[in-house]
Amino acid sequence: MEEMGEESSRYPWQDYDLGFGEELMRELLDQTTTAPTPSPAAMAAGAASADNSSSSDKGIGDEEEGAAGRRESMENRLMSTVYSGPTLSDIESALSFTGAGAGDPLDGRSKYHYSPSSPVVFSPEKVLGKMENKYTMKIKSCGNGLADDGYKWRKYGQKAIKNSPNPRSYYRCTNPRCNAKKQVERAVDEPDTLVVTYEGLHLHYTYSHFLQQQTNPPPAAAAAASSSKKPKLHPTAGAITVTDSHHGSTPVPTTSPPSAAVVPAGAGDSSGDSGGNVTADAGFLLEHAVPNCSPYLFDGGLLSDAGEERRMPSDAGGLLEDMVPLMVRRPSCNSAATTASSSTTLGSPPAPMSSPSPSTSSVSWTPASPYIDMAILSNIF
DNA sequence: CGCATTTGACCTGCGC
DNA sequence: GCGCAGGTCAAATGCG
Repeated sequence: MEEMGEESSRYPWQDYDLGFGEELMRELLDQTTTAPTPSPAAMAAGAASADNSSSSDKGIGDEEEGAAGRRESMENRLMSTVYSGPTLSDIESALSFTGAGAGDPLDGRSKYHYSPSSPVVFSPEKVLGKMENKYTMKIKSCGNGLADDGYKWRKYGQKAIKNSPNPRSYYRCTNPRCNAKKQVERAVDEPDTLVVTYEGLHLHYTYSHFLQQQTNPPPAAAAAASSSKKPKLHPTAGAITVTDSHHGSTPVPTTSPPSAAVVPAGAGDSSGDSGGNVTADAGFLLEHAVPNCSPYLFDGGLLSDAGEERRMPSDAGGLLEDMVPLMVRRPSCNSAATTASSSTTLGSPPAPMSSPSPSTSSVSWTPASPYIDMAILSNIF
């Protein structure tokens, strides 16, 4: 198992040295304008639009709104730079499938439209089975050959790969209702570089987030976090409050029993999620994260429809985990530089990178903190 | 004892 | 249809 980063009793950002480089930060600040909070779809395309935003995009309006807008925009841009995983666009697209069309998702792109107010039924075996959402990261190895991405993985296989001296390891998220997977192998040409391919989306926070929540819970999450018990989780350093100003990483229900047709609860008008910061708020998640995932309503218990266990609040280990990671973290090693590329074959525009072919963005972190999070930015700006 | 890892077997998709 | 390669399963094993 991967080991978590160094322990820290402080919030990471307290002494966080943004390793993005002054140049990038200055650029971001310079170019960030009073643009209103982008729509989720716009956020999803943030990576592409990042370079297009300029100070001439919008006139200067209200001073406070401008400051908030600047910050959000900057955060969004930064997130776009850092995060190349599945975005809200991917997720919305995934949710938009009704499963009625068996054809090429791309062909049927226009006819699938998710409306939060109208019931949508999608069949996981049809939809999720078709959903391929992979993104690959190259991570500098930190000696132990492992990289912490905030999730807890269980290795389920290893395979020698042809033309590669290094075996590929297969990991699956330990959350029983999360089908996220990843493959880890060493780069052939760069022995100290790990090539990590993620597949699927998590529907839960990183574990370390909750540990932090429990030690220093924000009001919105305190009650919920107190009921989340995961004693065997890594006592990770300095998880930080999740501040979601990035709507590009909203959860998608990736976990459903194969036979379950997931029927929306009718809850969830996602039209209002264009607001600013969203903390770890179950309400948000209920309304915005899992409109189609009613069998897994986070009402304090987990209900599985396949006769599986129903977990009550006292055993809510999976409760809060059924939320989404809104955190972008660096691997738990020093001077980890990552590059990421993603390919999405959903019936949606390629979200993180809007270019048809996988593009690459890179960012480097400094050793001060194992995490980078929008909350950091919130505290800085 | 429970959980994670290892590893050989099995399954599946694809190219020929 | 066959063989190959990648991906997954599951029993055995190790570890705390």
